[in-house]
Amino acid sequence: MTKDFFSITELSDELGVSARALRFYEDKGLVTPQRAGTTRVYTRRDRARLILILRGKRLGFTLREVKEWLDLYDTDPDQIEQMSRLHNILHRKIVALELQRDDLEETLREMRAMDAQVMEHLRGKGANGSRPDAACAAPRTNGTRTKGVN
Amino acid sequence: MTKDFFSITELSDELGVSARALRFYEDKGLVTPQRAGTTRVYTRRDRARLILILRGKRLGFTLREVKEWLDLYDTDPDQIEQMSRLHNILHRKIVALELQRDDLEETLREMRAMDAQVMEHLRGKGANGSRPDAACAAPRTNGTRTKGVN
DNA sequence: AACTTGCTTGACGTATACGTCAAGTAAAAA
DNA sequence: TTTTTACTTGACGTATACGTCAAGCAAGTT
Repeated sequence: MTKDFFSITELSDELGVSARALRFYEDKGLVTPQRAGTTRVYTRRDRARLILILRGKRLGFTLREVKEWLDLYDTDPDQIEQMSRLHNILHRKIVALELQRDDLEETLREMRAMDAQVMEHLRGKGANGSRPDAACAAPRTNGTRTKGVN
Repeated sequence: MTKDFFSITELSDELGVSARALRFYEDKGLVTPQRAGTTRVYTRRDRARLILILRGKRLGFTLREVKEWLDLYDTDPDQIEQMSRLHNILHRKIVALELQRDDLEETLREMRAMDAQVMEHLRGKGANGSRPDAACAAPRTNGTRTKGVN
């Protein structure tokens, strides 16, 4: 039995963001939960949108940009005129995302190469060479991180 | 004959950012060009760092984060103690980047699937089906875009 | 000498994305 | 009924990443 509706705290807990953030997203028109009286009631569809929003944020997009392509999902499939434009937009977004992916993989290559150099130095001069997670404190002071690698 | 030195405007023109941005990066300690009197003189190394900075930004990292891993490049290779920590840090960054890449490719898959659906609708109902770049105005009002797909 | 060009350093303004109170309401628990 | 719990809407504060003047200097041009 999967739930149909969610409170703001249920979702903020599950998604790892503050309730304030969810209200902010609503303010900006990225989600529009219904109300039971004054209290927000999120559907599974709202939840799905929020997951997309957070992924967009992790990829470095602004909320405005995320909203733009969330709106694409809601385009009426019977408006042929709009669908042609939608295809253009999608095509351009895809190209841009592919460029970003290439950026990312180039960076990954460089990091790995650098790591290899480091390992070589360690092997040459002595001391421990493997177990990258050992003896690593990992402070985690900031509880509300979205992005960032330390 | 490749140039050895660059003025701030040469670099800002080449890299597509404002001179103000380059001064800002210096303020934040991401680059430290030398001076001829008061005037900034950028070396090829400074230029290389700036390229890394801009790539980091495109990937959605903050300047602080970019600075952190730029500083890694400057770690003294003879400090074995530091090198072991460096290996840890690199390892974690690599893992995080791989996660981000997975996010990105998931998004790409969804966009392509959506585009396929759109194409199907277009084929079913009539009108033109290919040539995604045709009849597309592409305003380009904002000259200083870094990120964003329209 | 006067002027333009290119650069400099502040100082202030702005958009984004929330965090952090403050004050109030509505429903459930004691 | 009183209290607690969960939620609500402002209002204000904050960090990031610059843009935008303003005012000034230094060197080359007319």
